[in-house]
Amino acid sequence: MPHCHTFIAALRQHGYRITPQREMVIEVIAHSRQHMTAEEVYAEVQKRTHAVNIATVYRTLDLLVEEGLASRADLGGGQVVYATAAHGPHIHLVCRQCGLVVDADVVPFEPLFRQIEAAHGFVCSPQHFAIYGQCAACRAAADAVPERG
Amino acid sequence: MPHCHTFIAALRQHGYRITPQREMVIEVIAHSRQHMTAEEVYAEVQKRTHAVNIATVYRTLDLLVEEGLASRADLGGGQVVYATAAHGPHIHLVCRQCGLVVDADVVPFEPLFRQIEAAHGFVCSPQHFAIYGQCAACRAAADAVPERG
DNA sequence: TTCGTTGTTGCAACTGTTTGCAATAAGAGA
DNA sequence: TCTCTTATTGCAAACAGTTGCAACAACGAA
Ligand SMILES: [Mn+2]
Ligand SMILES: [Mn+2]
Ligand SMILES: [Zn+2]
Ligand SMILES: [Zn+2]
Repeated sequence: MPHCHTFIAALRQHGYRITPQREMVIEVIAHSRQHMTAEEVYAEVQKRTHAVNIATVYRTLDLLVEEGLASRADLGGGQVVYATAAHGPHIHLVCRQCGLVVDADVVPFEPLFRQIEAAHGFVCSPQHFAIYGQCAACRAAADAVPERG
Repeated sequence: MPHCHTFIAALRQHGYRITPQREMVIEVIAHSRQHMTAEEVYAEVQKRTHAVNIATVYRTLDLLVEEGLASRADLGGGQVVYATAAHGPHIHLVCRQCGLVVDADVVPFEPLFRQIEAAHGFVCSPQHFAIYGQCAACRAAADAVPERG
């Protein structure tokens, strides 16, 4: 698992300046094991110092994604979550009812991606993609209260 | 292919009132063969009459989706497109470079969805989901201009 | 240590979308 | 046809995210 100074060194090596604001954002996202929305990162940063603007949080997260140090996953419905590169490629199963996000293996999909490439010339780069549906809990709840109570 | 009056009849049957605004939105989306964003629907409606507010366009599209008369597909990056139910279930291949959207068959994915259901208890309902990547044209362009000129 | 370049930030304006609310009008019933 | 109920609308405010720009500050050079 890469630590804060790894990210900072990588940015510096690419000619970016290391500011306290960038350090704070990196600190937060590097110490989180889960995905985080930009707002969540911002809230966490605010707990430590108010000297970081929300626009800077967005810009820093974008920078990390561009530099390959973090991943951006669009979960639909405006939900965009970020994670460090340590959080490897996988699929997101998003429950439309409760919003739960379950990580799933991407490997079984790979033959299909190659099939799509052969058929359409389209190269899939699905490090993080979302499939919508209904989670086990919501399904159970729905089954327990069928159409006519 | 269901026509305007089919949608209108369906709404009326469900107790919704038929307003000129709703008729205009239905008219536009029913006569379009492709996906449309809400803004595109609004622009098309404006060509005929200025008597429809953008908020009403959003609300009408939401209503059509809720009633199963239209589908909403989140293509990521804030792009949300609508189409009538005539535009059946399929996958969207979204080019990250040029934004091109290619429709692809969803059928080959279905065994994997059942596999996910078995492993996670998660029921996939992927009538419309998006896979990001690079389209054939953008790939060709990138190949023509390799790393060093 | 100081200076200067220029990459980075905060701010405020702006985008696309949603929402509360009072005014309006669809459509059922008299 | 007219009336009444209430679903629907337009509007303006609220919302998350983006962007232009002037002020600021990181950091290499002197
Ligand atoms: Mn994940
Ligand atoms: Mn489609
Ligand atoms: Zn759920
Ligand atoms: Zn392309």
